[in-house]
Amino acid sequence: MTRWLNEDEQRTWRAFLHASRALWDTLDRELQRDAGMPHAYYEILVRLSEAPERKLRMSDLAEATSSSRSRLSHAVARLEEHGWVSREDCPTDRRGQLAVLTDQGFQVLADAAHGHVEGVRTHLFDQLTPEQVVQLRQISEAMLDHLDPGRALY
Amino acid sequence: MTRWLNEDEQRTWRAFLHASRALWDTLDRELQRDAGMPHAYYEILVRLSEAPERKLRMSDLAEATSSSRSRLSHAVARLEEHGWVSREDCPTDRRGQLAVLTDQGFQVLADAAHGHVEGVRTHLFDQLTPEQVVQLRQISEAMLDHLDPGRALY
DNA sequence: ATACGCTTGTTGAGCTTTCAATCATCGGCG
DNA sequence: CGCCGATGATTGAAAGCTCAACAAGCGTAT
Repeated sequence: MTRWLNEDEQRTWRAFLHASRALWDTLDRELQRDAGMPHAYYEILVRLSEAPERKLRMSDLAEATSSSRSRLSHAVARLEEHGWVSREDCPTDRRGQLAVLTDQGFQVLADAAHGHVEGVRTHLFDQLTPEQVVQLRQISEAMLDHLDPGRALY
Repeated sequence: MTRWLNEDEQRTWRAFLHASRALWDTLDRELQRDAGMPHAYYEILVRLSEAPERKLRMSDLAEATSSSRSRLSHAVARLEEHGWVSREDCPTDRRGQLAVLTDQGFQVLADAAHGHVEGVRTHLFDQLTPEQVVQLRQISEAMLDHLDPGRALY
């Protein structure tokens, strides 16, 4: 027996659908316009830039960006064509590959970051009260606890 | 001068990113597995099923599903191949096209709906307190007011 | 050692989305 | 009427994603 959504839940669900899609699309389009890359690629560069020596194993990078391995492989291949990332063999595991952020990649990221952060602020944080920001985090964490319980927190 | 995110905002933003992507991916995969279509297509069928005579102008359908016209054209073409939707000329505007939900499309939707609603409940509503559900709606509406001010509410 | 199952990462095909270009029609205005 | 900018919808190509299949290396047990 299906537990259908009542009127209120329906509206909440649709509001969430539209809002998160609108936010996503907006940021993605801004990033594409200003930095020439989709948000998924931007995230890869961000994670690499934070890693020691700016390099990460492919599988760790996949997890950090909540991406499938296949998606990441394709993405890194393309980032490599741009000269923003390069690959190295992993010294401790001959199966492994390390993705390394190049200097050029770092520069592209640095240039893109300003505009993107401004976008996140303008389109999200500036629209919410401080209480709502806290609430959003708690809600997101509740969802994550259920959907992806064992994840690294940061 | 860029207004960077502080530690707390950073964590909130990343939690939101991961959570909404995880939710999205999960529902999308479930729908693909159980109904053989991505969520975007499911949404098209839903909107058509709610419209008078189960038909809508392409442009209205695009707006309702927050889709570009191009995307919708491609999507409807594919839904038409499946026999779930058909097209009619618009009687009042010779440029217009109506997308119409077929009986078969309605049946496919009806079959898919049970599982999908259950998914939305399991992965979202069941994880939140009643207060959080209210909060999520208010947050989503605040985002929408900013990103898509003139939209239809339902 | 060898055999086994498991993990890592890549690949190619097929599908969806995006973007820009295109075509037809509408509606107003001279 | 005839022109013209705006609107409705489609198209094709390029880009990204998913899925299943694969190859190679790991670790353990025998």
